[in-house]
Amino acid sequence: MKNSLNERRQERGWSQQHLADALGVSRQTVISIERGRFDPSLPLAFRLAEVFGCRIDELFDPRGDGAQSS
Amino acid sequence: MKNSLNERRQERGWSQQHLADALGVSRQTVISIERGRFDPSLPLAFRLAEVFGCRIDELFDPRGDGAQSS
DNA sequence: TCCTTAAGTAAAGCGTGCTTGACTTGTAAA
DNA sequence: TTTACAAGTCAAGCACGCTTTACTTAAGGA
Repeated sequence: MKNSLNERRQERGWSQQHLADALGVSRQTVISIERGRFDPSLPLAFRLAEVFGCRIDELFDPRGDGAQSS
Repeated sequence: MKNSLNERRQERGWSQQHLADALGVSRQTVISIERGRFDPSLPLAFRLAEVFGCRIDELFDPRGDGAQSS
């Protein structure tokens, strides 16, 4: 799923490690989500929204990768 | 994670099967999420919000089950 | 040059999200 | 009573979220 994680993280000048620590997950997890390898769990999505001070639907775009063929 | 699925589904007079079909998942999945056995994936959370015409954070409460000890 | 930090890849392993199928219980209609 | 539907439990199995470890590449400072 497409997201604005990388953008928002860099706006704040945070490293992936810093964000991972703030979220309580590994750096690998941050990388994988940023690069769209997989979607975060719902609890993690809530923590991301909290960390970035926005709503989940502002952070993630469900149509971003979801094969809308027409 | 605590949620208002059951409440909102019954307001609309939908069976679990009807909701499951609308979401494109099995009835088991609806039951398990309603009863808090596990959290939906992020894509499924977005579909739930769409089906119920609200936002994810209106449907789910991240503090609902999250062991805040103090 | 060497060292450090940030970002990335890859792979093995564990817990959980979701599926299918079978079974139970309560309610209501035939 | 029998049939049918809604809601629930349980269990086996597959796919994905997340962890850990190890390695690579590029940029900056000593």
